[in-house]
This record gives sequence, structure tokens and C-alpha cells, in this order.
Amino acid sequence: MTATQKPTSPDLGIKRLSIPEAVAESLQQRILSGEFKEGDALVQEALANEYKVSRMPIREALRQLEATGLVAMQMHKGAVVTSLPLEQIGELFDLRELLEGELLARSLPNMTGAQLGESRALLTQLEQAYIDGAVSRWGELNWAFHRSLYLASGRVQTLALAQTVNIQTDRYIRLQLLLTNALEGAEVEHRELLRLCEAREVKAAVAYLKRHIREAGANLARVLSKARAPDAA
Amino acid sequence: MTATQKPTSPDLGIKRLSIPEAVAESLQQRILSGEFKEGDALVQEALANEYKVSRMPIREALRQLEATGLVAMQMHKGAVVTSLPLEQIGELFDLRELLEGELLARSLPNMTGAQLGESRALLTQLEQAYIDGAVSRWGELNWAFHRSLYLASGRVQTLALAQTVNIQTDRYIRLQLLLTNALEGAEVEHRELLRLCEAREVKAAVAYLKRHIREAGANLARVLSKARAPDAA
DNA sequence: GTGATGTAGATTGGATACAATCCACTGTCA
DNA sequence: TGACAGTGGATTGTATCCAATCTACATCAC
Repeated sequence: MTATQKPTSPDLGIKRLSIPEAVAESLQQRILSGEFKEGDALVQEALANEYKVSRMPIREALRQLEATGLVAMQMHKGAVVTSLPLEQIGELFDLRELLEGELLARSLPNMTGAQLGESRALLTQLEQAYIDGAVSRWGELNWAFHRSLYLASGRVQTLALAQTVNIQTDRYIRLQLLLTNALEGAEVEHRELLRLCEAREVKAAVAYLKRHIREAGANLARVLSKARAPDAA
Repeated sequence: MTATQKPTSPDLGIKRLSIPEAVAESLQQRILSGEFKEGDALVQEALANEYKVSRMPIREALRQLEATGLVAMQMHKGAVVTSLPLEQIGELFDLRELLEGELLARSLPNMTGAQLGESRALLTQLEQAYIDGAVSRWGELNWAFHRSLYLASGRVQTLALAQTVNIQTDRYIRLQLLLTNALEGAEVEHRELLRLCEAREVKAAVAYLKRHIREAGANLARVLSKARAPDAA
């Protein structure tokens, strides 16, 4: 009745995920990877057949994705992959700048050497994925690297929000990678960002991070506006 | 059986919401109002009986609420109303400061006189609700008032995030109202905030808003830490 | 008496069945 | 020919049914 702080959960770490959660994760990957493009309809029965489950778990997964903003559901009309106007994509980058700047400012002073080492390891993987042209893996690792810099902040709510926003932008960054086959400067910037962090230059690192995000957004906007303009063809 | 048959109204504009959405909304209200307290179990069958529907729509509603962070679901164990540690509640107010400050800064320069009038009207209602002690209504109106100040920003993504965070804090603000029967200064602050907005003093208004949110958070933290401390009694 | 273990009831998870709704096609009539 | 109402198929929404899992209590061994 009183403090129920110990909910008798002996199991550590590993979290078994239910079918809806697993399906949601899979669908998210497929949307981010571009397999499902903006505006594509996600038909429940088709997905149910594909995943060899009934439509029930699919529906719950779709609702979960709806909450993250990746799909939109309409009564009796089904779910479609959301499509963001250019200005909202820009807004997402502004949000990232805001949230991630805050996170890094709070995290960096608390980061241990081991945590910085973890970030460096992730950056190495990230660069390798970039060289390999592993677009999908690059997307994951990009967030993993950024996230590793924020973990020490202990700001779980902010981190969760930042992650949601990142998932949204991820889609378009991958699209940019496919369209232009290059992320101008992003790789160099990551390395410089990590250097500043290792040097414990908090203010400089935060400023650099914000600039990094802002430029990524600007580059993307340029690519997308070109790519979307002649879609009437 | 068919008692809750919706009259087939060919209404336009009004968004017909599905049963899961309606249930989610209702449950959210009941959680925010304190009817369901932190840690309370939300049993599917009980809710299904209450709403006179099957468990299916309930499950989808619960998943929707899970995404907003109001409830947590565990495999084969059901859904419970989430309970936030004090520090995370504080974090939510920091987030509000960040997000709403940004929103107001972008919105205020675009606000029309009519929109400011709308805000003023909402503030009047808000004050009335406060006088009446209508806690639940006060919660709604508080966000409605804040939101009205941000609408002109055109930042839909940011606004959506801010709303989610607000819903989370709402719960605890209402709790504070119940515990202390007063929100120190908040009412006066709202009026001053609106005055600054009407005077188009953007920087001052943003600074004031941030302070307003920060103080609300600080006050709440004081109340909650007292209320939670002697739970072993 | 204390601890482990097995079993029954309750509750959730998933599958199937049925109803409601939408959409595209078609056939008719002006 | 063109517009429009009716109709059939496809798809979603909800209810019901069965299986899997958890929790609590009783039983048994030490």
C-alpha cells in the first residue's frame, strides 16, 4: 500500500518484447530504411500475413507508431506513412538543436572517461558504416553516437523526446544519403565534436553541436527542396 | 447492448473519433483528475465493462496512453498509471521552459489582436475556474491559455511536444492544487504575462514565461517532496 | 515452523468470426 | 455522352473465443 518502489522484478536488463512491440520496431526500421515511403498505405491484413500473426498485434503496433508520428491512422481508411512538409522537417532540426544542446550541456560535465571511450568506439563504427555505404546502419549509429554523449545527463524525459525527434529526422537523412550519396561535412564534424567533448570544452562543444545540427538541417532542406520540386513530373 | 449507438450524424469538420480514441481521452482525463492515482492498475476487463465495449478497444487506448507516458504496460501484467520520480517531474518543467519559451518567442511577433483577445478570454475563464475551485477544468484551461499564446508560431511539432509534456505535468499541478489549495502567484503571473504579450514586449514576455514555469516547478517540487516524504507513516 | 512446490483462479495476449464502412465499378437514365 | 445511384469487393472496427502467463493460496517435505 505504501511505497511500491520494489515491484518484485528480479529479471534484469533483457526485456522480452511482445509481438506488437516487435512488429512496431520492425515496421519502424522499414519505414526509416525507405522500404515504406511517405504516403504508402500500411494494410493490416497484408502485414498480418507477412508477419504470420493476426491483425490484432499489427493494429497495436500501428497505434504505437502513430504516437511517434511515423504513421497516421484514419477511421476506416487505414494507416499511411506520414509525410512531413518541408517546413516541419526544418522544425524538427530546430527541436533537435534545442533538446540536444541542452542534453550535452548537462551531460558533458558528468561524463566519465569510459563513457567518452564508448562514444569514440561508436564514432569509429559510424565512420566505418559511412565508408561501407551501409545507409541503414549509419542511421542507427548516428543516433547511438549522439545519444552516448547525452547519457550522463540523467535526463530521461528529455532524452526520450530527443530520440523521438531523431527517429523522425532519420528518415530524411537517409533519403539525403541515397540522393546525394554524401553528407557534406557531417563526418568531419562528428570527429571535431568528440574532440571538444574530450577536451571538456563544454560551451564550445554545445555550440559546435548546435551548429552541426543546424547545418545538417540546412543541407537536408536544400536537397529535399530540389528533390520534391519536380515531383509533378 | 446497443445502448451507445452513435446517431449517424453526417457532421462535417467535427472529427469523429473511434472508440479507442474516445476511451483514451476519457482515461486520460480520469488519470489527470486523480481518479486513477499513480500506481493504480488499469484492468482491461473492468474498463471494458464500464465503457460497455470489448477489451479490444481498451487495449488500443492503453497503448495510446502508454505512448504519452501516462501509463506503463508490462507483458502479461497489465497497465498501471505511471509514477514519476521527483527529479523527472522537475525535468518536465525544464522541458516546458525550453519548449514554451521557444514557442512564445516565435509566436508573439505573429499574433494578431484577435488572437490576443482569445487568450484574454481564456484567461478570464481560467481565473473563474480557479475561484470556483474547479480543479479539473483549471487544468484544461491552463494549457488552453498557454497554447493560445503559442499558436501563431506555426510550429506544429514543437507544439505537439509541448502539449505532451504539459499533460504530464498537469497531473501534479492538480495534485498541488488539492494539497495546498493554492497556486502561489500563478494567477497573478498569468495576468502579467498576458500584459507583456499585449505590449508586444517579446523578450520580456519570454523571460517572464520561463520564470513563471520555473517557479511553478519549484513550488510543486516543494509541495511534492513534503507530501511524498512521510509516506512511511 | 519455514520453505519449496504445485495447482487453481484471474488476467492478459493472440486468433478467429462477424459487422460496419469505404471505394471503385457498372449499369441506367436523362 | 455524361452524371448518378446502386452494388459488390476489399478493408477496417469490434466482439468473442481460446491459449499463455502470472499470482495467490494451499499442501507437503524437512
